[in-house]
Amino acid sequence: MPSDGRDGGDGVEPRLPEWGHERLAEIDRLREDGVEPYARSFRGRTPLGEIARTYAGLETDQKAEDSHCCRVAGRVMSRREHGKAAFLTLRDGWDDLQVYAKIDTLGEVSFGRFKSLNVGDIIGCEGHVFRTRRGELTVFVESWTILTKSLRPLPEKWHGLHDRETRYRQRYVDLIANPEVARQLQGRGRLVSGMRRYLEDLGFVEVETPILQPLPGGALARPFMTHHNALDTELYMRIAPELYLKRLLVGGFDRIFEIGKSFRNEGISLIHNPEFTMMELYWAYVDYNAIMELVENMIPALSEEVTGSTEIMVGETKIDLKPPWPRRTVDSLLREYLDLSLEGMRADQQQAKQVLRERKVDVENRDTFAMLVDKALKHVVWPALVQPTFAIDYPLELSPLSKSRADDSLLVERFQAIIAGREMGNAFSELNDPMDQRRRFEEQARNREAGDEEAHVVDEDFLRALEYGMPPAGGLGIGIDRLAMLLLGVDSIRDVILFPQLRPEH
RNA sequence: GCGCCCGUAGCUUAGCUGGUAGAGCAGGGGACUCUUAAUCCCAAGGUCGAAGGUUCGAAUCCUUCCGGGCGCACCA
Repeated sequence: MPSDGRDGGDGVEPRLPEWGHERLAEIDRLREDGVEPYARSFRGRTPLGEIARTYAGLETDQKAEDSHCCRVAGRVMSRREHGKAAFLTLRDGWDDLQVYAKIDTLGEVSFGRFKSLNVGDIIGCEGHVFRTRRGELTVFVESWTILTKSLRPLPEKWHGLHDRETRYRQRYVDLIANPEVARQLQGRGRLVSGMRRYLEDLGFVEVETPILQPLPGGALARPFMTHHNALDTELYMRIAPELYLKRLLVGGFDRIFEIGKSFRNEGISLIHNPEFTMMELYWAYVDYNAIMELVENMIPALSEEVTGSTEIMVGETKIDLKPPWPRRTVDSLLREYLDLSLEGMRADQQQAKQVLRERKVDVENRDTFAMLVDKALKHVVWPALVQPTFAIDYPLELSPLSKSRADDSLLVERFQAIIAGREMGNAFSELNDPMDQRRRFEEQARNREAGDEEAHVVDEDFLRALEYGMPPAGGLGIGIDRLAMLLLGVDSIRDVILFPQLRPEH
C-alpha cells in the first residue's frame, strides 16, 4: 500500500481501518500547530476521586473558593457538545469526573481543539471546581492540554464490551469498558497482599524458589518442558514449589512461605488455567493440627479484608467462615455419604466401584484404590460439604509426601479444607523420614512405569536433603485463584486472572 | 481430548422457511454557551470468521477448517 503522506514519510503507519485515518490526520494537524499529541508528563494533578471527596459538600451552582490551581487528568469517556461550550466526562483509574469548557475562557483555537477531541483521548486540565445546575461536580476548564491521542475507538458507551474473547484478549479494553472487572481484580490483589501481611505477622518469611526445575515435583501433574541453551539441558516449569521449600526447612528456615506461579500442562476450564498462583507455607516443629488452626483463622480474616465480612454468599447459600471448622476423617465422610469405609474399599474394590457407579460416578476397571477414594471424595462427598470443613486422614496411597499416622500406618496426616464443595487448601504433616520417602518415591516410580504420567518422579537431591535431617513440620498449599473466586463470588477463573490463557490469535 | 452452542461495521446488534445487508453508539461534516445514553440535520462505513459444496441465486442450507463460550473428562 502506498503511503498517502500521513505517516510523516518514515513509512510507519498503524494498520487501521477507515476511521483511523481521521485520527492520524488530526495528529499531523496538531504537530503542524506545534502541539505534541503524546506528552511527556502532567505534574501536580489531583486524582479525580480525591476531587470528588474533597468537594462532596459543594452546593449546586457554587464555585469552590480554594481550587484555582486544580489540575486533573484522565481519559475522555464521553462528550456533550453545545456549540460554544462542551462537557466531557474524564476518567482516571476508575473514577469519573465531568469537565466543562467554553469558548469565552479558552479562546477560539484552544476551544476548537477541545471540541475535536475523541472519546479515548487522554487530556490534562487546569481550572476550578464547581457544581452545575443539574448538581454534577465539574471542573471548569481554564486551560488544558492533550496528553495522549487515541487511534482506536472505544467500545460503545451504553452497551459496553461483552464479547468474552475480546475481553480476555484485550483486557486493557475490558478494564476501560467494564470498571467492575477492575474492581474484582483489585480484590484479588487485596487478597494476596492481605495474605502476605497475615503470614508475616505470624513470623513467616517469604522466599522464592526455582520455577525452572530439572525435575518436576511436589504434586501429581503433567509439567511443561523447556530447554536451556547454554546448559544444554531439559528443564521443567514447576508444578509446585514444595520440594524446594522443604529443602529450606533442612537448611534452617522454620517458618517460610512462597506466593507464586506454578504450571500444569493440563486442560483449561472454568476452574483451571495452565499457570496459576499458589501459596505454600512450611512451619517447622508443628503438625497438621497447627496448620488447620492457621487456615480456619486466616481465611475468615482475609474474607473480612477483601469483602468486609466473614460470611460469603455462594449462589443462594450463606457460608459462615468463622472458626472453628469441623474436622471429619475421610473414613467417616465415606461412611456417612457412601456407606463405605476405607478399610472396606481397600479390601473389596469391586464392591466400591459398584457403589460409585450407582452414584453415577464414572469409574474405570483399571482404577486403583487410591483413585476410587479420590473420585468418591470429589464427586460425592465434596458437593455435600457446603460449610467449611476439614477432611482429614487420607489413605497413604494418595499422598506420597505426607507423614503417616502413628496409630495407623495406612493413613497419613493430611487434610483438605472444603468450602462450598470446593477444595480450598491441601496440607499435611510433612514426611521427614528419608527411608520412608524413598519407598514412596519407588512406589510412584512403579506407577509411572505402569503408565501413570502424573506419578511422582524420584528426586535424589531431595532425598539427600532429607538424609541430613528435616525437622518435623506442617505444610500447606492454597490455590490463590480459587480462593479469590470464592471470596469475590465469581464462577470463572478467567475473571480473577488479568490475562487468562487463550489460543494464540492467528 | 469428546459433546452442544455461537461468530454480521471499531462496539452493541436486526436480518423469518434461500432473492445478494438494516440500525444505534463511536468516527466525519454542520447547528446549538449548564449537558450527562445531550439533542437536531447530512454523508460515510460490511470480502456477513475462512475455504469448499448445493442452487439460476447463499449471511441464511451442507461439509471441513479457524476462533470463542458452555458442559464432560484430567487436574488445583
